[in-house]
Amino acid sequence: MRLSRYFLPVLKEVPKDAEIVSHRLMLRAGMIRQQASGLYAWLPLGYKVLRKIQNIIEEEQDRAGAIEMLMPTIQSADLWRESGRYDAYGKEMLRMKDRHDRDMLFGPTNEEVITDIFRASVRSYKQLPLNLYHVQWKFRDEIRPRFGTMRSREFLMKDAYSFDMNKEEARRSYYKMFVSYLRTYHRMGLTAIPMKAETGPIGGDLSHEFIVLADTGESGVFCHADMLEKTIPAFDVDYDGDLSPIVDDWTSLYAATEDMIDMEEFEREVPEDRRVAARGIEVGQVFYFGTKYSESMNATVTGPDGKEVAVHCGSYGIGLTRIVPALIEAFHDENGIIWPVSVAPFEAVILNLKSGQEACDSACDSLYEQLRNAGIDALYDDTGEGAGAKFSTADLIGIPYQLIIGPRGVKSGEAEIKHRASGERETIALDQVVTRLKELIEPERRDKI
RNA sequence: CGGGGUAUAGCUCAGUCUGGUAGAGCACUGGUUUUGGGAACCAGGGGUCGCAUGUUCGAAUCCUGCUACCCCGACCA
Repeated sequence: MRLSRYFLPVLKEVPKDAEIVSHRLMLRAGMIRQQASGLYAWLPLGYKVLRKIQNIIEEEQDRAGAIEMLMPTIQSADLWRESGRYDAYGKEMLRMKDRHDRDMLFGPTNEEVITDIFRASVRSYKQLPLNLYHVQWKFRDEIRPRFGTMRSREFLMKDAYSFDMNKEEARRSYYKMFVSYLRTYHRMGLTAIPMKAETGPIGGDLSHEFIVLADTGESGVFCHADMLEKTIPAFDVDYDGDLSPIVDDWTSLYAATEDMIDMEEFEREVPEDRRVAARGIEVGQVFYFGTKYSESMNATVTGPDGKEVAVHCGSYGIGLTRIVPALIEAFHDENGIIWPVSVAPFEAVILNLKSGQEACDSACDSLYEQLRNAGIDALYDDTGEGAGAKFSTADLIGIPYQLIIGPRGVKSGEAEIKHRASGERETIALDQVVTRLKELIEPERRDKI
């Protein structure tokens, strides 16, 4: 993409209403624009990141056996009356009427809709297990939206729903999502720790929140330091096999949010020098809720014994529009964002330090063409800005590799590659740039880790 | 919803106390000179001062009402 033809409204000055670093940087890097309280437009650069995140989530959900679909944003109130949640949900649900005066709502979540779809089509235990998911916009009328897209009213969420014959089968479905989540965050470069979470009225041990540590996180969290060093299941993990050793390993060490913390237990189980007490951002939650909706909404299947049973369900959410700021909270410095390659809006940026000079232009044009052919997604700063401004913008928007092409280097047939994260630079012959860059970028795509 | 605050150019803000018809920096447009870490100079364009009412010869400024947004708290992917 040529920057001169792109839409990247970067801000030099810090917008006054942005308090936390991710919100400030998202605004300054031209990723989002607020339209109203808790409502954001995703500008091209931000949307590219969102799409990258979505792709990773979809790949990992698919690997774990979940099946993608898409449900509507607007739902009928009738389904919610059936589950009993229409009155229970309160003011957080955005309600509206259609032209026939029917009660409608903007979905804050999709248990009712998916259960309705399930019961209409699934009759036999032979069709189980089933896990259906979608990535769709949700609306929750938060009392106080804040921190940009970290807590917005409209947000993009991946929500998966599993259906099983009984609790033990449901546990297997839960484990699949648990493992899939570990991999999903890992591929984005995030260290997300599963922590015991509230299970609501159902009880049991089957709910975990996935937390990324960050000073600006909204929850206080407590865990064993070794949780930060654990090995992530590999891409070829056998989802049809027994996942309990992995889950047992990941749940054997103490980890809980402030809502669930039992200080005595924490201090008993974790040696003092291994105790981590920090702030964290919740980037996902997995949850088993049994027959809560299947009973109230009559979602049953016929078992092998010919008897009808209500299916056991779980739901599994990842907030995509929250992961973006979570990533920035984790990866930034005083100059701007530092994207991991796997989620970067562009993998490299060509900085033409002297646009308009023929030698520089042709070297950059040629390089840009080569990068495209090599399958590297590059931004090409071909604008007339000064060198300093180009460096600053490149640092701000956080593209992992900067290819610096100036009259000095072009004369001697050389370019400079700057690694945004480390600041390291290497000088390299112009005709070697693409080869070298591929070498650097490909392992960092993390698609087969 | 309770408490606190803000609203003036695309952005960050001054001007409001003490009423006299709107400014700065950055950004933008044209030109000249520049160009390896947010260039310089010259010349320009751009604002019904959040909305509505009232007071006044005259309101960004004073009164009243409203709206939007932000911060702290309770709630949440």
